[in-house]
Amino acid sequence: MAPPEPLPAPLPVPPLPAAFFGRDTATVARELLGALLVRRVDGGWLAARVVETEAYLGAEDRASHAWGGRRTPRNAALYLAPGHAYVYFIYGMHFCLNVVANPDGRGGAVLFRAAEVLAGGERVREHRGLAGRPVGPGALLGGPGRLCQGLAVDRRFDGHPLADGDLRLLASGQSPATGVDVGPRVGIAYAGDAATWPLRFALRGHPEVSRPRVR
DNA sequence: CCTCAGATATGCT
DNA sequence: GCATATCTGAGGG
Repeated sequence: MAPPEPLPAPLPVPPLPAAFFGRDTATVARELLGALLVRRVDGGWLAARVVETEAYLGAEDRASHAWGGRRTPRNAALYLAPGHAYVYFIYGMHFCLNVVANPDGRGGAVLFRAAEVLAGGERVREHRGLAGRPVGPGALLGGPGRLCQGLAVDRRFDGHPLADGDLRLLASGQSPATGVDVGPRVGIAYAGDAATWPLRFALRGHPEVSRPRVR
């Protein structure tokens, strides 16, 4: 595989400060729209802009892996300090990436559901098994499993701080997102009342947003 | 747009 | 032991 086209070094924007993540989970999820996820592979950096997130509130949220205060080997990272990654394996074949975000250790986290590639596109297509093929809107990093596969995120990042290392979350360097679509979360129909909570956030009308469409 | 099979780590009984 | 999961790709209309 060819090395990705490198980003300039040092990275052009700063990491998000730890205090950013120590706030209300839904607020963090909304404000993460536009942030940059960067991944170092073979000495170069892949970069993608976050366009869709979901908030999982923790103990009081039946859809959260921390519902009822659950602590298991799988979800241990949810109780690390805000700003750490929580990565888990799901449906027998996909990974999902979250960042711990809450003010009080209740296990709240934000799921990254979709992103838009900014750098290293060909390498990302290789990770997705789509090298040299045309990729339609939303088919590259549109979906939590696709996002992890494209950025080569797996269990090794579970419990990893996103302020440094080979997977980082950086400030957008742009003004906060204005047009935001809000809707119920995906894939949690079992969660009773919580299934209707408006905790899914996406940049309005963005083509990379995952299915089903928000709104 | 919609439905369904696929593959397996995980957590609960 | 067994049901289920913060999903995806393919196939049908």
